[in-house]
Amino acid sequence: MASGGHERAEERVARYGAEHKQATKRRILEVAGHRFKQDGIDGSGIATVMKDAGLTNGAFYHHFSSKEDLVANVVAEQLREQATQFRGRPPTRAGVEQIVRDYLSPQHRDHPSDGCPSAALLDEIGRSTHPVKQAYTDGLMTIVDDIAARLAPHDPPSARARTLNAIALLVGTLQLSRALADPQLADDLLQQGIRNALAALGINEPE
Amino acid sequence: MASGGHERAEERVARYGAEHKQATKRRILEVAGHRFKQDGIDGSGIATVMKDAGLTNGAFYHHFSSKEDLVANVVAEQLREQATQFRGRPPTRAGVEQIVRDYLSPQHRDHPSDGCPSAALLDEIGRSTHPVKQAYTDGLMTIVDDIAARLAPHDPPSARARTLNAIALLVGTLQLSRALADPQLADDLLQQGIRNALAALGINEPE
DNA sequence: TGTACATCAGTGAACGCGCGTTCACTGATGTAC
DNA sequence: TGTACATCAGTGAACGCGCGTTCACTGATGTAC
Repeated sequence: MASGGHERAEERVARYGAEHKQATKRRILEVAGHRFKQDGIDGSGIATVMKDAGLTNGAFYHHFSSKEDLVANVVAEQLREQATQFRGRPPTRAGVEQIVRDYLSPQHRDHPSDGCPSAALLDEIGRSTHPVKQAYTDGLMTIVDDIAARLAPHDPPSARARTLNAIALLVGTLQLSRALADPQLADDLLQQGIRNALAALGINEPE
Repeated sequence: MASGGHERAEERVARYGAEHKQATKRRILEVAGHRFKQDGIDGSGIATVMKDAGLTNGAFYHHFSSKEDLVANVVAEQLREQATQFRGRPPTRAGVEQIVRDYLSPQHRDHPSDGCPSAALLDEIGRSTHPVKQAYTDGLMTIVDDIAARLAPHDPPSARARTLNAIALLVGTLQLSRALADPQLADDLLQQGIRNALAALGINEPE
């Protein structure tokens, strides 16, 4: 009994809760995503994020090696969630059109913490270190490939450049709408943005 | 002699240097603009900005009532400078086309501190207080009106919406290009962005 | 099954540091006469 | 023109505070036997 069989090092898996730690890490990533999108990355402290997660600051370093490590993981996770969300739409041009309309809605503009990570964080990501940019690039390209495949099922590569530029338009338009002090102007910009984005994607043309 | 004539309060103008204080304030606005665009607003401290200006932190509050006051003034000043710069271009469609090409150049992407304030600060401005958004809105609309007047000299209003959306596209594309870790992808995005922006502005069509 | 031990997620205080802001003070300048 | 005074841009130390990070410790859990 004492000298039982399975002693291989590989089999010694996580003690103390098994899946518990993973769940905590996911929770931290989730609340940090909301916090970053609301107050910015520089504007969000570790202690605040941990409090949001129902923990104290000290536990943070059992899950991430530094704030930068957290940021890279949050960016990756946020884009994964966005990809999942987009995959829930019908895989048609009409599905893409609905994505555009939701993206440029006043609802989305007025609730950044539940919204697109690119719109909320893009210029902070541009000032970040390589690992953060790499996480962003990888996550974004997954989404771009997904959307391109819907737009041109038989020739996705040609649709990638179009899609990336449409994303730039969506992101820029939403950010601009958030920064304008005049509500009428901000609303008009979203409306016109929808038309432009659909045109840029080649929607409304015959398939 | 003692009871000399000009005692009206209005005539008591600045003592101690006259134009000196204005020049210092302009210098602070200038270095703060560079600093903000390089490190972000949240990422830039008062003491650092003042040191850049060749002063110590204490003098700051002789020029601005708070950091927020500085931010609003910097945003306004940055957009004024950008408007002046655009006015230096030929007032033709070709002039607008050159603005687009310079805007989406690798040079501009790689030197944010000398570049467009919108691209560097837009999502921080979106999180700012009303006075900052107001300064941004006022400054941006001046530029939009200028450009619209070039594009459609006989019907500027119709060109305003088009121009605002083109700006959203330019800003989003530059930010995205700054955030991508893959240089090839970042360059391609700029190239394609130029074509899209010109099309959005109705350039390359017969006038 | 019961007991002894090792593990480790989480606690909460503390580290040095930079933040935005305040303040007593300096000293060059402009003004009064 | 010369002297006394008021002004005020700028200095630099200090305020309380939150930052990212470290660390000694706790105590619930899993494992060994």
